[in-house]
Amino acid sequence: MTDKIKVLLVDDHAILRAGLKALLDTYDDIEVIGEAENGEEAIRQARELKPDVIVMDVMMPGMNGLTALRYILEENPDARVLMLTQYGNKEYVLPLLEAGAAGYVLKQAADTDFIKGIRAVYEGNSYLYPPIAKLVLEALMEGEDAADPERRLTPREREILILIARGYTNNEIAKMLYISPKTVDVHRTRMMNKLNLHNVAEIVRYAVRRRLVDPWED
Amino acid sequence: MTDKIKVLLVDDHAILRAGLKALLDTYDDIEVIGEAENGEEAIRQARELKPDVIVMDVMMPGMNGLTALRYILEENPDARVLMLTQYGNKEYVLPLLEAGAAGYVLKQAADTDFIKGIRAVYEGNSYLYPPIAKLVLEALMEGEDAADPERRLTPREREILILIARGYTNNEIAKMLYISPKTVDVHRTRMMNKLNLHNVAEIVRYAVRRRLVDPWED
DNA sequence: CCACAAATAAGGCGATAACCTTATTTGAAA
DNA sequence: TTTCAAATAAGGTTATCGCCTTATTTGTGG
Repeated sequence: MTDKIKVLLVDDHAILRAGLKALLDTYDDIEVIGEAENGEEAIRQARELKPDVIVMDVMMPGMNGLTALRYILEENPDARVLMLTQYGNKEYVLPLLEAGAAGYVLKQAADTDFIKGIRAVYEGNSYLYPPIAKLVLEALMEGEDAADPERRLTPREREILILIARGYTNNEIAKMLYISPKTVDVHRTRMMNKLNLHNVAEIVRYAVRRRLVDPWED
Repeated sequence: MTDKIKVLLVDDHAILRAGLKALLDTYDDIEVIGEAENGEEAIRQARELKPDVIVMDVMMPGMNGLTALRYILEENPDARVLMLTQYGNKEYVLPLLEAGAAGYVLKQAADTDFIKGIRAVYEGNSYLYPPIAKLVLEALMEGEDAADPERRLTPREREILILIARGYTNNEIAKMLYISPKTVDVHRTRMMNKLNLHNVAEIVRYAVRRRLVDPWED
Protein backbone atom coordinates (compact mmCIF):
# COMPACT_ATOMS: atom_id res chain seq x y z
CA MET A 1 0.00 0.00 0.00
CA THR A 2 1.76 3.10 -1.17
CA ASP A 3 -0.96 5.65 -0.49
CA LYS A 4 -4.40 5.81 1.05
CA ILE A 5 -7.59 5.80 -1.01
CA LYS A 6 -8.79 9.42 -1.03
CA VAL A 7 -12.57 9.55 -0.57
CA LEU A 8 -15.06 12.39 -1.07
CA LEU A 9 -18.34 11.94 0.84
CA VAL A 10 -21.52 13.44 -0.65
CA ASP A 11 -24.75 13.22 1.34
CA ASP A 12 -27.19 15.80 2.66
CA HIS A 13 -27.17 14.33 6.17
CA ALA A 14 -24.25 15.72 8.14
CA ILE A 15 -24.62 13.06 10.81
CA LEU A 16 -24.34 10.28 8.27
CA ARG A 17 -21.23 11.91 6.82
CA ALA A 18 -19.69 12.24 10.26
CA GLY A 19 -20.46 8.59 10.96
CA LEU A 20 -19.02 7.35 7.68
CA LYS A 21 -15.91 9.46 8.16
CA ALA A 22 -15.39 7.94 11.61
CA LEU A 23 -15.97 4.48 10.15
CA LEU A 24 -13.57 4.95 7.25
CA ASP A 25 -10.96 6.44 9.58
CA THR A 26 -10.72 3.06 11.26
CA TYR A 27 -9.36 1.59 8.00
CA ASP A 28 -5.76 2.52 7.39
CA ASP A 29 -5.96 2.23 3.61
CA ILE A 30 -8.80 4.77 3.33
CA GLU A 31 -8.89 8.49 4.03
CA VAL A 32 -11.77 10.99 3.80
CA ILE A 33 -10.42 14.14 2.19
CA GLY A 34 -13.64 16.08 1.72
CA GLU A 35 -17.39 16.29 2.19
CA ALA A 36 -20.29 17.85 0.29
CA GLU A 37 -23.96 18.10 1.07
CA ASN A 38 -25.37 18.59 -2.42
CA GLY A 39 -24.57 18.15 -6.07
CA GLU A 40 -23.13 21.58 -6.76
CA GLU A 41 -20.70 21.28 -3.88
CA ALA A 42 -19.80 17.75 -4.99
CA ILE A 43 -18.81 18.96 -8.45
CA ARG A 44 -16.67 21.72 -6.98
CA GLN A 45 -14.98 19.43 -4.48
CA ALA A 46 -14.39 16.74 -7.09
CA ARG A 47 -12.62 19.31 -9.25
CA GLU A 48 -10.51 20.73 -6.46
CA LEU A 49 -9.67 17.67 -4.40
CA LYS A 50 -9.29 15.05 -7.13
CA PRO A 51 -10.53 12.20 -4.89
CA ASP A 52 -9.89 8.60 -5.87
CA VAL A 53 -13.44 7.60 -5.00
CA ILE A 54 -16.60 9.69 -4.68
CA VAL A 55 -19.26 8.19 -2.39
CA MET A 56 -22.55 9.87 -3.27
CA ASP A 57 -26.19 9.67 -2.27
CA VAL A 58 -28.86 9.98 -4.97
CA MET A 59 -31.52 12.03 -3.24
CA MET A 60 -30.37 15.43 -2.12
CA PRO A 61 -31.95 18.87 -1.93
CA GLY A 62 -30.72 21.02 -4.77
CA MET A 63 -28.86 19.18 -7.47
CA ASN A 64 -29.43 15.44 -7.13
CA GLY A 65 -26.91 12.64 -7.42
CA LEU A 66 -27.68 11.65 -11.01
CA THR A 67 -27.23 15.16 -12.33
CA ALA A 68 -24.08 15.68 -10.28
CA LEU A 69 -22.73 12.34 -11.50
CA ARG A 70 -23.16 13.42 -15.13
CA TYR A 71 -21.39 16.73 -14.60
CA ILE A 72 -18.54 15.10 -12.72
CA LEU A 73 -17.99 12.47 -15.41
CA GLU A 74 -18.18 15.12 -18.09
CA GLU A 75 -15.34 17.04 -16.48
CA ASN A 76 -13.37 13.96 -15.56
CA PRO A 77 -14.40 10.72 -17.31
CA ASP A 78 -12.00 8.77 -15.09
CA ALA A 79 -13.79 9.70 -11.87
CA ARG A 80 -14.85 6.70 -9.79
CA VAL A 81 -18.26 7.19 -8.23
CA LEU A 82 -19.84 4.76 -5.76
CA MET A 83 -23.55 5.42 -5.26
CA LEU A 84 -24.74 4.91 -1.68
CA THR A 85 -28.47 5.15 -1.29
CA GLN A 86 -31.60 3.89 0.32
CA TYR A 87 -33.35 3.08 -2.96
CA GLY A 88 -32.95 -0.22 -4.74
CA ASN A 89 -35.59 0.02 -7.49
CA LYS A 90 -34.42 -0.55 -10.99
CA GLU A 91 -35.87 2.84 -11.92
CA TYR A 92 -33.19 4.44 -9.74
CA VAL A 93 -30.36 2.01 -10.33
CA LEU A 94 -30.38 1.69 -14.11
CA PRO A 95 -30.12 5.38 -15.05
CA LEU A 96 -27.26 5.79 -12.58
CA LEU A 97 -25.34 2.83 -13.97
CA GLU A 98 -26.01 3.96 -17.53
CA ALA A 99 -24.71 7.39 -16.57
CA GLY A 100 -21.45 5.80 -15.50
CA ALA A 101 -21.56 5.09 -11.77
CA ALA A 102 -18.82 2.62 -10.89
CA GLY A 103 -20.69 1.00 -8.01
CA TYR A 104 -23.96 0.85 -6.15
CA VAL A 105 -24.46 0.01 -2.47
CA LEU A 106 -27.64 0.24 -0.43
CA LYS A 107 -27.63 1.89 2.98
CA GLN A 108 -29.04 -1.25 4.50
CA ALA A 109 -25.94 -3.17 3.39
CA ALA A 110 -23.31 -4.24 5.90
CA ASP A 111 -20.38 -1.89 6.42
CA THR A 112 -18.09 -4.60 5.03
CA ASP A 113 -19.96 -4.43 1.70
CA PHE A 114 -19.46 -0.70 1.70
CA ILE A 115 -15.71 -1.05 2.23
CA LYS A 116 -15.57 -3.74 -0.46
CA GLY A 117 -17.30 -1.30 -2.80
CA ILE A 118 -14.82 1.48 -2.13
CA ARG A 119 -11.84 -0.79 -2.69
CA ALA A 120 -13.26 -2.40 -5.83
CA VAL A 121 -14.14 0.93 -7.36
CA TYR A 122 -10.72 2.34 -6.50
CA GLU A 123 -9.06 -0.55 -8.31
CA GLY A 124 -11.01 0.20 -11.44
CA ASN A 125 -13.60 -2.53 -11.00
CA SER A 126 -17.34 -2.22 -10.65
CA TYR A 127 -19.11 -3.10 -7.44
CA LEU A 128 -22.79 -3.89 -7.21
CA TYR A 129 -24.30 -4.84 -3.87
CA PRO A 130 -25.53 -8.41 -4.57
CA PRO A 131 -29.30 -7.70 -4.56
CA ILE A 132 -28.61 -4.82 -6.95
CA ALA A 133 -26.57 -7.06 -9.25
CA LYS A 134 -29.45 -9.54 -9.34
CA LEU A 135 -31.90 -6.80 -10.18
CA VAL A 136 -29.70 -5.45 -12.96
CA LEU A 137 -29.32 -8.89 -14.52
CA GLU A 138 -33.08 -9.45 -14.39
CA ALA A 139 -33.68 -6.06 -15.95
CA LEU A 140 -31.28 -6.95 -18.77
CA MET A 141 -32.94 -10.33 -19.32
CA GLU A 142 -36.48 -9.08 -19.69
CA GLY A 143 -35.88 -5.49 -20.70
CA GLU A 144 -33.92 -6.17 -23.90
CA ASP A 145 -36.60 -7.63 -26.10
CA ALA A 146 -40.04 -6.88 -24.77
CA ALA A 147 -41.32 -4.31 -22.28
CA ASP A 148 -43.36 -2.17 -24.63
CA PRO A 149 -41.08 0.31 -26.34
CA GLU A 150 -44.13 2.57 -26.26
CA ARG A 151 -44.07 2.55 -22.46
CA ARG A 152 -40.32 2.44 -21.91
CA LEU A 153 -39.14 5.76 -20.55
CA THR A 154 -35.76 7.31 -21.18
CA PRO A 155 -33.63 8.06 -18.09
CA ARG A 156 -34.41 11.74 -18.40
CA GLU A 157 -38.14 11.12 -18.64
CA ARG A 158 -38.04 8.92 -15.55
CA GLU A 159 -36.06 11.53 -13.67
CA ILE A 160 -38.58 14.22 -14.50
CA LEU A 161 -41.53 11.96 -13.69
CA ILE A 162 -40.14 11.58 -10.17
CA LEU A 163 -39.63 15.29 -9.70
CA ILE A 164 -43.18 16.04 -10.86
CA ALA A 165 -44.52 13.47 -8.41
CA ARG A 166 -42.55 15.18 -5.66
CA GLY A 167 -44.44 18.38 -6.38
CA TYR A 168 -42.00 20.45 -8.39
CA THR A 169 -43.13 22.67 -11.28
CA ASN A 170 -41.53 22.69 -14.72
CA ASN A 171 -39.66 25.85 -13.83
CA GLU A 172 -38.28 24.43 -10.61
CA ILE A 173 -37.23 21.23 -12.35
CA ALA A 174 -35.55 23.23 -15.10
CA LYS A 175 -33.46 25.07 -12.53
CA MET A 176 -32.54 21.87 -10.72
CA LEU A 177 -31.39 20.17 -13.93
CA TYR A 178 -29.89 23.28 -15.56
CA ILE A 179 -32.04 22.96 -18.68
CA SER A 180 -34.83 25.02 -20.23
CA PRO A 181 -38.39 24.81 -18.83
CA LYS A 182 -39.41 24.06 -22.40
CA THR A 183 -37.20 21.00 -22.45
CA VAL A 184 -38.71 19.83 -19.19
CA ASP A 185 -42.11 20.27 -20.80
CA VAL A 186 -41.11 18.10 -23.76
CA HIS A 187 -39.92 15.28 -21.51
CA ARG A 188 -43.04 15.66 -19.39
CA THR A 189 -45.37 15.48 -22.38
CA ARG A 190 -43.58 12.51 -23.97
CA MET A 191 -43.54 10.67 -20.64
CA MET A 192 -47.26 11.26 -20.16
CA ASN A 193 -48.01 10.00 -23.67
CA LYS A 194 -45.97 6.85 -23.20
CA LEU A 195 -47.64 6.01 -19.90
CA ASN A 196 -51.07 7.30 -20.92
CA LEU A 197 -51.26 9.72 -18.01
CA HIS A 198 -53.17 12.98 -18.31
CA ASN A 199 -52.64 15.05 -15.17
CA VAL A 200 -50.45 15.44 -12.10
CA ALA A 201 -52.72 13.29 -9.92
CA GLU A 202 -52.31 10.33 -12.27
CA ILE A 203 -48.56 10.90 -12.45
CA VAL A 204 -48.24 10.82 -8.67
CA ARG A 205 -50.33 7.68 -8.26
CA TYR A 206 -48.32 5.95 -10.99
CA ALA A 207 -45.08 6.97 -9.27
CA VAL A 208 -46.34 5.69 -5.92
CA ARG A 209 -47.39 2.37 -7.47
CA ARG A 210 -44.01 1.90 -9.07
CA ARG A 211 -42.29 2.99 -5.87
CA LEU A 212 -40.60 5.86 -7.63
CA VAL A 213 -41.70 8.18 -4.83
CA ASP A 214 -42.48 7.61 -1.19
CA PRO A 215 -45.74 9.36 -0.21
CA TRP A 216 -44.33 9.78 3.29
CA GLU A 217 -41.36 11.82 2.25
CA ASP A 218 -40.77 15.60 2.35
CA MET B 1 -16.74 9.91 34.75
CA THR B 2 -17.60 6.69 36.54
CA ASP B 3 -19.07 4.78 33.62
CA LYS B 4 -19.71 5.21 29.94
CA ILE B 5 -23.10 6.12 28.49
CA LYS B 6 -24.50 2.86 27.12
CA VAL B 7 -26.21 3.46 23.78
CA LEU B 8 -28.54 1.27 21.70
CA LEU B 9 -28.69 2.20 17.99
CA VAL B 10 -31.93 1.57 16.11
CA ASP B 11 -32.02 2.24 12.37
CA ASP B 12 -32.80 0.10 9.35
CA HIS B 13 -29.63 1.17 7.52
CA ALA B 14 -26.73 -1.00 8.64
CA ILE B 15 -24.22 1.37 7.10
CA LEU B 16 -25.56 4.29 9.08
CA ARG B 17 -25.39 2.21 12.27
CA ALA B 18 -21.81 1.21 11.52
CA GLY B 19 -20.91 4.83 10.89
CA LEU B 20 -22.56 6.10 14.07
CA LYS B 21 -20.90 3.34 16.08
CA ALA B 22 -17.51 4.36 14.72
CA LEU B 23 -18.29 8.00 15.45
CA LEU B 24 -19.44 7.34 19.03
CA ASP B 25 -16.43 5.10 19.66
CA THR B 26 -14.24 8.17 19.27
CA TYR B 27 -15.86 9.67 22.39
CA ASP B 28 -14.59 8.06 25.55
CA ASP B 29 -17.72 8.78 27.58
CA ILE B 30 -20.00 6.93 25.15
CA GLU B 31 -20.26 3.25 24.24
CA VAL B 32 -22.52 1.45 21.76
CA ILE B 33 -23.74 -1.73 23.44
CA GLY B 34 -26.25 -2.89 20.85
CA GLU B 35 -27.96 -2.36 17.51
CA ALA B 36 -31.40 -3.07 16.08
CA GLU B 37 -32.82 -2.64 12.61
CA ASN B 38 -36.52 -2.45 13.40
CA GLY B 39 -38.97 -1.79 16.18
CA GLU B 40 -39.44 -5.38 17.37
CA GLU B 41 -35.73 -5.90 17.73
CA ALA B 42 -35.40 -2.54 19.49
CA ILE B 43 -37.94 -3.56 22.14
CA ARG B 44 -36.14 -6.84 22.72
CA GLN B 45 -32.71 -5.22 22.93
CA ALA B 46 -33.97 -2.44 25.21
CA ARG B 47 -35.32 -5.09 27.59
CA GLU B 48 -32.17 -7.21 27.57
CA LEU B 49 -29.42 -4.63 27.41
CA LYS B 50 -30.90 -1.85 29.57
CA PRO B 51 -29.17 0.91 27.61
CA ASP B 52 -28.88 4.40 29.08
CA VAL B 53 -29.89 6.02 25.81
CA ILE B 54 -31.77 4.62 22.82
CA VAL B 55 -31.05 6.38 19.52
CA MET B 56 -33.91 5.52 17.16
CA ASP B 57 -35.04 6.36 13.64
CA VAL B 58 -38.74 6.88 12.95
CA MET B 59 -39.21 5.26 9.57
CA MET B 60 -38.34 1.59 9.52
CA PRO B 61 -39.75 -1.44 7.76
CA GLY B 62 -41.87 -3.47 10.14
CA MET B 63 -42.68 -1.75 13.41
CA ASN B 64 -41.93 1.95 13.16
CA GLY B 65 -40.24 4.19 15.68
CA LEU B 66 -43.37 5.67 17.24
CA THR B 67 -44.94 2.31 17.98
CA ALA B 68 -41.65 0.92 19.28
CA LEU B 69 -41.22 4.01 21.47
CA ARG B 70 -44.62 3.44 23.08
CA TYR B 71 -43.89 -0.21 23.85
CA ILE B 72 -40.46 0.59 25.26
CA LEU B 73 -41.81 3.31 27.56
CA GLU B 74 -44.64 1.06 28.65
CA GLU B 75 -42.15 -1.56 29.83
CA ASN B 76 -39.70 0.95 31.24
CA PRO B 77 -41.03 4.49 31.78
CA ASP B 78 -37.52 5.68 32.62
CA ALA B 79 -36.07 4.78 29.22
CA ARG B 80 -34.34 7.70 27.50
CA VAL B 81 -35.05 7.77 23.77
CA LEU B 82 -33.40 10.18 21.35
CA MET B 83 -35.13 10.25 17.99
CA LEU B 84 -32.75 10.62 15.02
CA THR B 85 -34.53 11.10 11.73
CA GLN B 86 -34.68 12.79 8.41
CA TYR B 87 -38.16 14.21 8.93
CA GLY B 88 -38.77 17.54 10.60
CA ASN B 89 -42.51 18.03 10.00
CA LYS B 90 -44.62 18.73 13.01
CA GLU B 91 -46.80 15.79 11.99
CA TYR B 92 -43.85 13.54 12.82
CA VAL B 93 -42.34 15.42 15.71
CA LEU B 94 -45.37 16.16 17.90
CA PRO B 95 -46.73 12.60 18.25
CA LEU B 96 -43.24 11.38 19.13
CA LEU B 97 -42.71 14.01 21.81
CA GLU B 98 -46.21 13.44 23.18
CA ALA B 99 -45.42 9.73 23.33
CA GLY B 100 -42.43 10.52 25.52
CA ALA B 101 -39.32 10.85 23.37
CA ALA B 102 -36.60 12.60 25.36
CA GLY B 103 -34.95 14.25 22.39
CA TYR B 104 -35.18 14.86 18.66
CA VAL B 105 -32.28 15.42 16.25
CA LEU B 106 -32.40 15.64 12.45
CA LYS B 107 -29.94 13.69 10.35
CA GLN B 108 -28.85 16.89 8.65
CA ALA B 109 -27.68 18.23 12.03
CA ALA B 110 -23.99 18.46 12.86
CA ASP B 111 -22.46 15.51 14.70
CA THR B 112 -21.80 17.81 17.65
CA ASP B 113 -25.55 18.38 18.02
CA PHE B 114 -26.03 14.64 18.02
CA ILE B 115 -23.48 14.16 20.80
CA LYS B 116 -25.05 17.02 22.77
CA GLY B 117 -28.38 15.25 22.42
CA ILE B 118 -27.05 11.95 23.74
CA ARG B 119 -25.41 13.59 26.75
CA ALA B 120 -28.41 15.80 27.56
CA VAL B 121 -30.83 12.90 27.35
CA TYR B 122 -28.55 10.73 29.47
CA GLU B 123 -28.50 13.39 32.18
CA GLY B 124 -32.28 13.41 32.29
CA ASN B 125 -32.77 16.54 30.25
CA SER B 126 -34.58 16.97 26.96
CA TYR B 127 -32.77 17.87 23.80
CA LEU B 128 -34.44 19.34 20.74
CA TYR B 129 -32.38 20.24 17.70
CA PRO B 130 -32.93 24.04 17.51
CA PRO B 131 -35.13 24.11 14.35
CA ILE B 132 -37.25 21.39 15.97
CA ALA B 133 -37.56 23.36 19.20
CA LYS B 134 -38.75 26.36 17.20
CA LEU B 135 -41.33 24.27 15.40
CA VAL B 136 -42.62 22.76 18.64
CA LEU B 137 -43.00 26.18 20.25
CA GLU B 138 -44.89 27.47 17.22
CA ALA B 139 -47.15 24.44 17.27
CA LEU B 140 -47.90 25.05 20.94
CA MET B 141 -48.66 28.71 20.34
CA GLU B 142 -51.23 28.15 17.65
CA GLY B 143 -52.59 24.71 18.45
CA GLU B 144 -53.17 25.37 22.18
CA ASP B 145 -56.85 24.45 22.48
CA ALA B 146 -57.20 20.92 21.08
CA ALA B 147 -57.20 18.38 18.33
CA ASP B 148 -56.09 20.80 15.64
CA PRO B 149 -59.33 22.43 14.53
CA GLU B 150 -57.09 23.98 11.90
CA ARG B 151 -56.54 20.62 10.29
CA ARG B 152 -59.98 19.08 10.73
CA LEU B 153 -61.68 18.93 7.35
CA THR B 154 -65.39 19.30 6.78
CA PRO B 155 -67.11 16.40 4.99
CA ARG B 156 -67.34 18.45 1.81
CA GLU B 157 -63.66 19.30 1.91
CA ARG B 158 -62.71 15.68 2.40
CA GLU B 159 -64.98 14.63 -0.46
CA ILE B 160 -63.34 17.13 -2.79
CA LEU B 161 -59.84 16.23 -1.61
CA ILE B 162 -60.52 12.65 -2.69
CA LEU B 163 -61.86 13.66 -6.08
CA ILE B 164 -58.82 15.86 -6.72
CA ALA B 165 -56.52 12.99 -5.78
CA ARG B 166 -58.41 10.81 -8.25
CA GLY B 167 -57.50 13.24 -11.00
CA TYR B 168 -60.68 15.26 -11.54
CA THR B 169 -60.61 18.98 -12.35
CA ASN B 170 -62.66 21.60 -10.53
CA ASN B 171 -65.10 21.69 -13.43
CA GLU B 172 -65.58 17.93 -13.44
CA ILE B 173 -66.07 17.86 -9.69
CA ALA B 174 -68.60 20.69 -9.93
CA LYS B 175 -70.69 18.71 -12.42
CA MET B 176 -70.49 15.56 -10.31
CA LEU B 177 -71.66 17.38 -7.18
CA TYR B 178 -74.12 19.75 -8.91
CA ILE B 179 -72.44 22.83 -7.51
CA SER B 180 -70.49 25.72 -9.02
CA PRO B 181 -66.83 25.30 -9.99
CA LYS B 182 -66.21 28.35 -7.84
CA THR B 183 -67.57 26.55 -4.82
CA VAL B 184 -65.32 23.61 -5.53
CA ASP B 185 -62.45 26.05 -5.69
CA VAL B 186 -63.31 27.48 -2.25
CA HIS B 187 -63.42 24.03 -0.67
CA ARG B 188 -60.20 23.13 -2.43
CA THR B 189 -58.39 26.24 -1.24
CA ARG B 190 -59.64 25.93 2.34
CA MET B 191 -58.68 22.25 2.45
CA MET B 192 -55.19 23.03 1.14
CA ASN B 193 -54.73 25.77 3.73
CA LYS B 194 -55.82 23.52 6.58
CA LEU B 195 -53.46 20.74 5.56
CA ASN B 196 -50.68 23.04 4.39
CA LEU B 197 -50.62 21.54 0.90
CA HIS B 198 -49.64 23.61 -2.11
CA ASN B 199 -50.15 21.59 -5.28
CA VAL B 200 -51.85 18.53 -6.69
CA ALA B 201 -48.83 16.30 -6.14
CA GLU B 202 -48.85 17.03 -2.41
CA ILE B 203 -52.61 16.51 -2.26
CA VAL B 204 -52.32 13.07 -3.85
CA ARG B 205 -49.49 11.95 -1.61
CA TYR B 206 -51.40 13.13 1.45
CA ALA B 207 -54.48 11.23 0.29
CA VAL B 208 -52.43 8.08 -0.28
CA ARG B 209 -50.85 8.35 3.18
CA ARG B 210 -54.23 8.73 4.82
CA ARG B 211 -55.65 5.91 2.70
CA LEU B 212 -58.25 8.23 1.23
CA VAL B 213 -57.32 7.00 -2.23
CA ASP B 214 -55.78 3.78 -3.48
CA PRO B 215 -53.00 4.46 -5.98
CA TRP B 216 -53.90 1.21 -7.71
CA GLU B 217 -57.47 2.20 -8.47
CA ASP B 218 -58.96 3.46 -11.76
C1' DC C 1 -21.12 7.49 -42.84
C1' DC C 2 -25.57 7.09 -41.93
C1' DA C 3 -29.49 6.02 -39.11
C1' DC C 4 -31.62 6.41 -34.89
C1' DA C 5 -32.60 7.43 -30.05
C1' DA C 6 -32.22 10.86 -26.78
C1' DA C 7 -31.83 15.40 -25.15
C1' DT C 8 -31.98 19.94 -26.06
C1' DA C 9 -35.00 24.29 -27.16
C1' DA C 10 -38.65 27.64 -28.92
C1' DG C 11 -43.18 29.29 -30.18
C1' DG C 12 -47.97 29.26 -29.28
C1' DC C 13 -52.63 27.89 -27.18
C1' DG C 14 -56.61 27.19 -24.12
C1' DA C 15 -57.58 25.07 -19.72
C1' DT C 16 -56.59 24.67 -15.07
C1' DA C 17 -54.60 25.57 -10.65
C1' DA C 18 -53.54 28.39 -6.80
C1' DC C 19 -54.46 32.21 -4.35
C1' DC C 20 -57.24 36.62 -3.01
C1' DT C 21 -61.48 38.98 -1.52
C1' DT C 22 -66.28 39.32 -0.48
C1' DA C 23 -70.98 37.64 0.36
C1' DT C 24 -75.32 34.86 1.02
C1' DT C 25 -77.79 30.81 2.75
C1' DT C 26 -78.65 27.11 5.83
C1' DG C 27 -78.94 24.12 9.63
C1' DA C 28 -77.63 23.00 14.21
C1' DA C 29 -76.09 24.10 18.70
C1' DA C 30 -75.92 27.45 22.68
C1' DT D 1 -82.89 33.74 19.09
C1' DT D 2 -78.56 34.43 18.30
C1' DT D 3 -74.30 32.55 17.17
C1' DC D 4 -71.48 29.70 14.42
C1' DA D 5 -69.73 26.22 11.23
C1' DA D 6 -70.49 24.73 6.79
C1' DA D 7 -71.74 25.17 2.17
C1' DT D 8 -72.83 27.92 -1.39
C1' DA D 9 -71.21 31.49 -5.14
C1' DA D 10 -68.79 35.28 -7.84
C1' DG D 11 -65.22 38.43 -8.93
C1' DG D 12 -60.31 38.73 -10.15
C1' DT D 13 -54.92 37.62 -11.00
C1' DT D 14 -50.88 35.13 -12.05
C1' DA D 15 -48.59 30.86 -12.69
C1' DT D 16 -48.68 26.45 -14.39
C1' DC D 17 -50.34 22.61 -16.98
C1' DG D 18 -51.29 19.96 -21.04
C1' DC D 19 -50.81 19.65 -25.63
C1' DC D 20 -49.35 21.07 -30.36
C1' DT D 21 -45.64 21.97 -33.89
C1' DT D 22 -40.94 22.33 -35.42
C1' DA D 23 -35.87 22.03 -35.09
C1' DT D 24 -30.94 21.38 -33.67
C1' DT D 25 -27.43 18.81 -31.24
C1' DT D 26 -25.26 14.76 -29.42
C1' DG D 27 -23.85 10.13 -28.92
C1' DT D 28 -24.22 5.17 -30.22
C1' DG D 29 -24.63 1.26 -33.21
C1' DG D 30 -24.85 -0.85 -37.71
